[in-house]
Amino acid sequence: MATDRDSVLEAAVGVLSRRPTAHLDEIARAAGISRATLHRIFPGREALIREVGALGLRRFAAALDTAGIDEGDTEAALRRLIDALVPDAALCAFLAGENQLYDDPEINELWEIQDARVRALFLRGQQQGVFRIELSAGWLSEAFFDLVAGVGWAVQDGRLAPRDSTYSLAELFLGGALRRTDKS
Amino acid sequence: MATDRDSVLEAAVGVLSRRPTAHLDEIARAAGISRATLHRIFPGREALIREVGALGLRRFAAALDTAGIDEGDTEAALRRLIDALVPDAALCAFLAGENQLYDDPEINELWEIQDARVRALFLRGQQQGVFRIELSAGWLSEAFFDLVAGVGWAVQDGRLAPRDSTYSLAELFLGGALRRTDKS
DNA sequence: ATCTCCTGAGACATGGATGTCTCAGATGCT
DNA sequence: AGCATCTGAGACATCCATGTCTCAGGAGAT
Repeated sequence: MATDRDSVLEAAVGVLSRRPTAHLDEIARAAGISRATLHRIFPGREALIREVGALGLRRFAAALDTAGIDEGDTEAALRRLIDALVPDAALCAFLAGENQLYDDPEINELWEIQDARVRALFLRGQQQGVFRIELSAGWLSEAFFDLVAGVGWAVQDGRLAPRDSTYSLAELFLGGALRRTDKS
Repeated sequence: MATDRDSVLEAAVGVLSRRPTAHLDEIARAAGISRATLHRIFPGREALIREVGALGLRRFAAALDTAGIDEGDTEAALRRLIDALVPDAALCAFLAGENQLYDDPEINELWEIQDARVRALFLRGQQQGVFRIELSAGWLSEAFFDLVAGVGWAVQDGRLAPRDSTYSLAELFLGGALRRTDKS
């Protein structure tokens, strides 16, 4: 059952995004299963971590797909991306914190692909005159992801209301990334 | 010699901010000392981590002091804070990533104090009409710290030029945090 | 009801990082 | 030179998470 695996992975994210060194015991309990069953599903800790990372990247890629970031106005595209990404902010927080993941060449390559897509979005926006050109597309991409991860942490710790998260993220980031049009 | 301890801590930050689970061996080598000497300076891993955290918070507090965040125009104050904080961005990145630190009540209290100071700065700025009031001071503080940490990571990994870091951070964050004055 | 499959609980074994110790060599001071 | 101090290298002991195994009990199917 793929659902089973994924539900365990979801629970693992909830624990690992806060405490990356959490014991398998803790993760198993959070998933509502025993350590033995956890071992039956995933060969070991390393495999579990990698699977969580892979899930995060799949969701990230899916968000880029559903947002249709290559189409139309780039500001609207970024807003769609935020909408699609915020529900998985915790997963992004995990990806941001677990630098060790990127030792795996497969994971690393997947990440590079997605990151390049985001950079391309910002570059396109800069060419459209929508995003500021004084800030490099690489930095915009980096900062955007940092803020998404920040939303994930803040929501998990109860410092930010989930309902506010999309708005807060969009307003703050777009305010800094959009060119001043002086039209309002 | 306090310098000695601090130089070891600096080296530890360089390693730990990237890989929080780095072995003591690795940290000792990065500091140019042996594992034995590392143990002579710090009783154990836990103590080392806590000292690094304490150093980070001291630097953070010092940056708030030298920036004089309670005086004058809040935008200028925030710019001064960025200037003072960016050199220690790696330390902030460590503080952001090592959630486990906040299990220590002493560390946690120190953090709360500094965070409250930053929140107060944003609140004052909102009352002055400088910062946007649609975004809560708590979120502004959170996002600000996330971006500082992001700068730390990006610079360490060579994705952002140190010379650009202050400008990139200030422009992006202030763009999103400042009220639109429509005067330029 | 019987059989099968799966799970949870617990008991180990294992491995690796950590913590402690010793000792030889280097440095620095008198 | 002689002495004290500090350091690095290595050899252990220890601890703890991980990994593996067994076994009893429950769920579901026939």
